[in-house]
Amino acid sequence: MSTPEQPPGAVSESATERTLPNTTPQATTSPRAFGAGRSLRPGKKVLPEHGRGHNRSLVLQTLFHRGPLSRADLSRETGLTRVTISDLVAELISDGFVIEQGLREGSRPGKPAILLDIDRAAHRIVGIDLSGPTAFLGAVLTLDGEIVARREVPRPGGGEAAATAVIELARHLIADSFAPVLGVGVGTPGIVDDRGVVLSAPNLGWTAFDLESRLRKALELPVLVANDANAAALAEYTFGGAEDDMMLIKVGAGVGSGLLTGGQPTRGSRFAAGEIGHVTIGTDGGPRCACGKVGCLEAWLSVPALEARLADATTDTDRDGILRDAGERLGIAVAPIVGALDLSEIVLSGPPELIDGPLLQQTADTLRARTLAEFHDGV
Amino acid sequence: MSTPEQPPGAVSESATERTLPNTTPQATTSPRAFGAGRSLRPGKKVLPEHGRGHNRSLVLQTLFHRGPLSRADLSRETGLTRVTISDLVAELISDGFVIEQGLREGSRPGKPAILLDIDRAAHRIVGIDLSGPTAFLGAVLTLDGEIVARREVPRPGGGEAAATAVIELARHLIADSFAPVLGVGVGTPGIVDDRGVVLSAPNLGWTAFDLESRLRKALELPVLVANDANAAALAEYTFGGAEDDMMLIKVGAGVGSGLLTGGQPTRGSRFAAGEIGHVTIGTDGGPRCACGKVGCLEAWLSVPALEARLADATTDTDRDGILRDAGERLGIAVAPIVGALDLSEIVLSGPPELIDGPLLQQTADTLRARTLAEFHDGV
DNA sequence: CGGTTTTGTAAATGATCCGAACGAACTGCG
DNA sequence: CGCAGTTCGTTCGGATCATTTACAAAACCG
Repeated sequence: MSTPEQPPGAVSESATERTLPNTTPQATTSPRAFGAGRSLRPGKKVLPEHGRGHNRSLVLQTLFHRGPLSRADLSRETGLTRVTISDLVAELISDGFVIEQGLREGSRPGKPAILLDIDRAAHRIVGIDLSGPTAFLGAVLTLDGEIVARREVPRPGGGEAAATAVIELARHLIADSFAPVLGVGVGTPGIVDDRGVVLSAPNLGWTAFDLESRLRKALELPVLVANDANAAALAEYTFGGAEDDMMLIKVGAGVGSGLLTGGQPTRGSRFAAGEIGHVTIGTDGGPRCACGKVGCLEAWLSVPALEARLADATTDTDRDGILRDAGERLGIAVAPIVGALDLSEIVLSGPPELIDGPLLQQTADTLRARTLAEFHDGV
Repeated sequence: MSTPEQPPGAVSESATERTLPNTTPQATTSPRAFGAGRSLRPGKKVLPEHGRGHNRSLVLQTLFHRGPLSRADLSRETGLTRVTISDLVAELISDGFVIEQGLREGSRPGKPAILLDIDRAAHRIVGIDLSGPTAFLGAVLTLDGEIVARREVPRPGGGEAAATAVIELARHLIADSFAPVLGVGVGTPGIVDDRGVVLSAPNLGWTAFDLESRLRKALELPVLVANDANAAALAEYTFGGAEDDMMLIKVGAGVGSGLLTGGQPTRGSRFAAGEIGHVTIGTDGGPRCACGKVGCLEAWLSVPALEARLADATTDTDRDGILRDAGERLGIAVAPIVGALDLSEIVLSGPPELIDGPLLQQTADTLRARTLAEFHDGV
């Protein structure tokens, strides 16, 4: 399933503070007219306290990825002074995010180090996936991304009913949790802006619906709403150890994708990045699509389309052919993207009985044939 | 005459401290917070002085884009206090980057504002383009991007000769400038990493060649080396007023492109983002390419390939057909990219007699037919 | 047992930004 | 004219943050 987990830490910070340092700290002072590759549009101011928050996060990230460390280790790892680390750590401990784990084993000269780690058991995150065809899925997760409880509700009709169903589901999940819930992450199909407003989600009957603040008010918790594929890509990056430049392609009722470039999610000019379902593929026609065009990727590759075509298949060879065909189309569609973005990893997500096997194989082959690149691949 | 002149204001001050932006334009890894969909890999620490630098840049950017402003205007625009703005502006004035332009005209209540602007005449930038087929082009630019001097050298052989030619060209351009040169920007074909090392540029015979630091040492000026298409995209964004999510496609000896997502250049996992020349297009074969594959974009669209095919054309209708064909191929290649990244603008760059006209028209038509998007287009 | 190394904390220093208050300069109205 | 109201820029004191310097605690080594 696609788990729209959110990374730990961020959720904690005083809820409303979405304005974590959004702009890269401009290293230099030049007017940058020819620009060292940074945005030139005026960004946001940076105050010292933002820097503080950033460094706090940095400590958490380092602990999260590099396992238990001492304060001195953290100092070396982050470049900050031991003093500063001590200060930050004290803060994090008093906030309940970090715990001391006793002295380090092993015999070395010098005072033994006190190991620190994120208190992984102390907090929970609730993740909800609205992209399923028949049900809304939800789960309670540890900070490691481990699932400790599941729950689902049948997919309700549209609009308002869907919203209340999500809230109900979230409430139940929060009640299921034995530890404080830091925040709620929701992955929804459709187009979502960066403030969690669902601009358009035909399947759920939402347009310009501010799901995020609706949930935030109802649950009184930090909430993050994002596109399902983007959320999945981010999850894969966070917990799956994916690379900095990757693409996650989600095959379901439609075809969507989430993109990470340089470790950053891509949102696109109208928050529609990743919506590759209705791009025409190939030059030789193809099946007609619901959108009116011919040869859309979605018409080749979505689960309903595949199943319809597989229903006609009698032999295993036919089956394989159809899947191979779909895989090839996907490869054709993705090849220019891989080339243009120099992606190092493509992740396919969807029903394994369809995706895994000939389809995946053919996609990988097509990609290799059509680009100069080598790359990893996964499901 | 290779002596780098110094900014006027600062020369007198014995302290050479901050006069020129120091040589650390490291393409930041954007150390992002733990959350809200940002990078999770441990980044870099942030010190207060970095924040200061950022705010300095912010002031300059705001002035750069929004024209002459008063301190109070800047305060409102940036969100920083008037006090802080005053402080920053004082610094910038003493560094010679900003000047006071006298009182604001017009009758309003209150003390009249003192207008500030970037001292656009006081500094120059040198830009060099190594991608030409027969010559290295160079120019001296104002901060507005206006060209005040040009110069070129015939393209030398390979390797070392090319490097010295670039240095010579830069030296001459610096000598041509009547104002202090802030820095040198170089756009080169090939793959360039974020520190200005040319990883591979077959045309110039460079592999893993650290052009940037070579130039920096020779010229004693800040230098920035980047891929030609990326540099062009950034220039278009900065001076051409392009949108935040755009792609610039450069048609020349090969086909390259530069990508901006969210106002940030994309570098890709191996610094090869934008290298779309050798992606296979279509399912119906096509011309053979130098790389060994069939139907590469470059085989359809590069200037040599186009000219070879046009040479066979006898009638104007033939000509148009060939160009239309190339345009269609480009559209096919770019459509998935536009869809996946939700780009709002595509810029085509190349010889106008080839690009402008049927080719551009057909590209735009194909794109419109193959994506859901509307978008702007330009040459 | 003293010397060395490593860890973590305390105190003083310097950078950065903000809020409050103030003087300056202009408009507008009686 | 005189005075209130407005806007601009600056001065001053205070809060936050990370640093340097110094030091105590706790291990090892010879």
